[in-house]
Amino acid sequence: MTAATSVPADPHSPADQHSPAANPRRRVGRPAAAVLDQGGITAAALQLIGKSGYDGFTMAALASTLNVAPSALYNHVSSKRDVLVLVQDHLTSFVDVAAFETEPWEQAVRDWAWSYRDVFSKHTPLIPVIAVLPVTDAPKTLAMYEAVSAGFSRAGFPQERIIPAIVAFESFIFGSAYDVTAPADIFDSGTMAASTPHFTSAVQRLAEDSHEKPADVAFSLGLEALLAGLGALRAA
Amino acid sequence: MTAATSVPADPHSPADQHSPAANPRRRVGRPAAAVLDQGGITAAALQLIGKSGYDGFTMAALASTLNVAPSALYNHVSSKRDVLVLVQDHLTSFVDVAAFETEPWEQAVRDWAWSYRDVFSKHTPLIPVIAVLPVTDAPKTLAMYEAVSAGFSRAGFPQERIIPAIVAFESFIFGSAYDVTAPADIFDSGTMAASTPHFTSAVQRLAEDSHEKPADVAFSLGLEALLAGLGALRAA
DNA sequence: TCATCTAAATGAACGGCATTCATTTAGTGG
DNA sequence: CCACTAAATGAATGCCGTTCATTTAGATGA
Repeated sequence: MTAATSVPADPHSPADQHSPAANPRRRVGRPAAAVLDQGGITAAALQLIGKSGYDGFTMAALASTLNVAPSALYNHVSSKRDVLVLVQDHLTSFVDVAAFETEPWEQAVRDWAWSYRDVFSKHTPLIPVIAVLPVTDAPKTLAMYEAVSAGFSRAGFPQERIIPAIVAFESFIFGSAYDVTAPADIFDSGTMAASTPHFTSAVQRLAEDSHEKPADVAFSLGLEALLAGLGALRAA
Repeated sequence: MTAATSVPADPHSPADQHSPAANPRRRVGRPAAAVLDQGGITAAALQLIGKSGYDGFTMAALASTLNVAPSALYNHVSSKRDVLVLVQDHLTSFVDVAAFETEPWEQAVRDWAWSYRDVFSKHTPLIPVIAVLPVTDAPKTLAMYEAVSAGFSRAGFPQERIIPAIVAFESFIFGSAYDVTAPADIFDSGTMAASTPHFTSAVQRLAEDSHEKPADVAFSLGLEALLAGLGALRAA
């Protein structure tokens, strides 16, 4: 009995973690067998979220996935929010920043923004966490910022505008991630249609003319506007 | 029974009433005399949130504010989420759309966007609710969309671009509302500073050069870019 | 070898939460 | 005056995250 095989192992997970540890007693003895660790918890959490969504994501369910008692998790993580932070940081490594090395600024930002939105539109409950999380707590997220900052710097942005510009893009991306999850009929004005003629006709016109997904149309529109407007800040 | 769908009966209320004041209260069981209604619940909820924040906002606390048992609320509201929807819709009436009647498009959007962000930056837990809420369920929100759509239409926007453009602005506004609540040291890279030179220097440069609040700098930058880019969609 | 140290796992709590339901209450309309 | 019904009650339900005293079992050092 006793787990043994139950640990996800997670073969391709580099143990790049620096054990933060919630407990005092830092004197290192390195005794026990390690049935659980942050990497395994993160992987299991991600899998559980994928299967059951954020409603089904409870500490009890997560523990059960790992064949462990719920309280055991608290030896490796100090709260549920901690787990969400781990998941968030892991997901951020799926955001594509590669183009900053190979493409001109505009195309690089475009690639980055679309992939960023796509990743987190499936994880909107994390957005309130990310938006307020100190970068120190999320190394992979910090790495993303470094790659993006470097790209902006190389593209000729004045230093003091780099962070505000990135934040502006990010704000737009987070808001747009929510938009992806909105129901198709969100703008159906129903019985109030008569009293909202301008809005109702605009909604109808969009539905008639457009074949793409409304969230993609809006995202593309806003992103291109930001690219043009913020791109103009670059030094000549 | 069980009215799974929406709010119950509401026999003789003109729907748009905002009864502000609390009601006469008695101590013991008081059934039929209309102690509670949606307007009163909304007002009490708003006040409670102002005093205790969203953490302290529980159905029990709300009921206690109204001198009523928690279960009594469910005669007027079908879930906590329903209360949040009522609050959200009420807050939306504080968003300023007046400028669409008096100012040129660009200035009107500016006023609208800043006030929209300011209102909801104090209520970020509502953002996941709004972003996904059918407009039918929120009459005042619908009214806001009508005013904004009319302004865009009058300004010469092609019909099929009006909704995407508004959604793009809104996405940016919601994301920026979160940004307002971020801690001041969110970008402090701490011990990792050495490995993130571009990012770290950009953060430092911003802190040195800017006297304004970082969230306002980013919002202004992004908003002006959107105004320029999307404004160009207008017919000549 | 064995006593000891300690990280990690356990299971039984705990308090808080939204929500349900049978019951009671008191106005209203017939 | 009575029957009906909207509205309030409070006890109960089930789920949740989290805590804690206790146990388990590798590793360490004698």
